[in-house]
Amino acid sequence: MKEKLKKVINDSLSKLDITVSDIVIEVPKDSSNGDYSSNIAMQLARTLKKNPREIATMIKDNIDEEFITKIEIAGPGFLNFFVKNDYLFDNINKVLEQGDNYGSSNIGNGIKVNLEYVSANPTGFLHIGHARGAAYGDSLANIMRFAGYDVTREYYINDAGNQINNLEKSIIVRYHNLCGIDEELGENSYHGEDIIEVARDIYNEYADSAPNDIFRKKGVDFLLKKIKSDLSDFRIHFDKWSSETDLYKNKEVDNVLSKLKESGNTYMSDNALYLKTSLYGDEKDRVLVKSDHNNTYLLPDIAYHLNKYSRGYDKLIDVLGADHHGYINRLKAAITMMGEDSSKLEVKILQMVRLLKNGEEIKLSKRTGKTLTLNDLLSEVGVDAARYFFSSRSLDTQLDFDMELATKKSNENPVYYVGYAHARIYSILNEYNKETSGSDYKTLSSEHAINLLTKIYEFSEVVKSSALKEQPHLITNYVYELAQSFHSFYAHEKVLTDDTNYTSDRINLIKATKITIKNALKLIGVDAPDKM
RNA sequence: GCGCCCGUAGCUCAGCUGGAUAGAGUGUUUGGCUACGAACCAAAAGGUCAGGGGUUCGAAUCCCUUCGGGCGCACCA
Repeated sequence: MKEKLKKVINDSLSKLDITVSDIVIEVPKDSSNGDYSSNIAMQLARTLKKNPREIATMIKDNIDEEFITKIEIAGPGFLNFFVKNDYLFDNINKVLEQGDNYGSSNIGNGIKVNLEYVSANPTGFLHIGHARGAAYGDSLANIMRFAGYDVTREYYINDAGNQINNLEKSIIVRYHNLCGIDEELGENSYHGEDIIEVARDIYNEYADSAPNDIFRKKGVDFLLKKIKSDLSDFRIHFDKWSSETDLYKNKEVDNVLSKLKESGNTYMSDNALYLKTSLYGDEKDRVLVKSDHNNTYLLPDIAYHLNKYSRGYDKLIDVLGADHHGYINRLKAAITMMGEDSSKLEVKILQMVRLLKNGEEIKLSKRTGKTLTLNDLLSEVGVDAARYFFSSRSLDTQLDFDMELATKKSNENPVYYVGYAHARIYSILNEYNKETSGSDYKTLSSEHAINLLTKIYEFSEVVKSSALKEQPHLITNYVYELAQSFHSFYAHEKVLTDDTNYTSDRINLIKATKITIKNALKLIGVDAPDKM
């Protein structure tokens, strides 16, 4: 409809010999300001040096369309359009035909996107911060796929490097403790319960005679398995798991290192090998190989990103925590040095989750072992409430998660409001249990019915802008509003009556509502319940 | 000190590429089940959009600045 109105306005303008690059059509908050509205006259006022209301009148006088019932000029020069409701009625049939696909589109045009998220090191269980990234990444992948992008979901496993050495040491100490040997954890060790669980697992298998060389692998395997199962419980599944160790095995790290050296962008200083990332926007040069001959995290990560580039994606998205934002410039600099287009890489930064208990902050730290694990979160509030909570907020605000509130108020989570709408519809349809007859939907004329129809109609647009802006929370906000429109409609009009036509129109309307709610919730990984 | 993010109702958050009277939830107050699910509906109250400048027909939104909070600023990852 917006496109249709744009064309109408454009046609009118061309009769006036005016050309405009883009016309903005909005849906006014207040329906007395029309079904659709355009500010085009105000925008043209400056270039045309005319009163905006005058321009609006000229545009209006050149429009004569059957589907537009009325055009009003309001305020400083808004053009307010009132249109016939037929397109809303047609849309009901469209929803019923398309079913699970209603809302999908092809604006992504098959663009190949690699979306990397979570990628937590296998040095502990997933915690609440990972949950936010996981919910975001998975929802975004769903939404972009629904909008016609070709998305690969990927997890990068840092199973090499220093943190794995620390993991190994930590497990050994915990294992020794289980064997009755008194030993303290080192400074860089992981102090969490999760490490004790790993040690116990090993102890159960080998008693006190575990070979020295198994701790590393056992630890990574155990934790990775746990990560995968936690993610699966959170309804998150990846298409590809990439491993840092493989990058070493396949010589990709070595290759990148020699190419960087050849490019002349490296130099030795204090026995360490530096990369001149400051040439490409980084604040200073970075170490690739430390003086003890170990690599920094950066080197294999460059190799990893080049590996992704080589797989032919049009766009790479990394979802990282706020504590990694300083990392972006050096990575992009390195990618540029390797001859790739770093603008293809987009890094999404998610702000921290603060964990509160009774209003007091609990500092999260993997080192001290103080965390709220994803597992705990799910057993406390459930998958649906957790997914909905994280998906309802934009990435760039840090958010507070109060444990007490979250559990106490789980019944007040808006997810139940939306689910309740779905369950109510299911219940009515169950009661009705007949086929509907064809109709022109003319009985759907009340304010509440039209509001609901309009909301359903908006879904496709919301999916599109959610995909383009890479903001899943738009879907969450939308589905809440949709449920609100339904509840309001429900409270004011009875669906099941003796009037066949009237009932049939409403049955189809609520069927369409149900489909739309379900499709929207599916995008953010939330189940639409039939009963609750 | 430098860089990134943020500051909107008591609390938790929305607010679309600048638009009309700044919105929800929660909390407070008040109505509504002899109608398909009251986990709902309807209404009231609650705001100097952190402060100050600027840009313009028009600013919560864009620019500058001050204050306040978070996160970075490793030969950690």
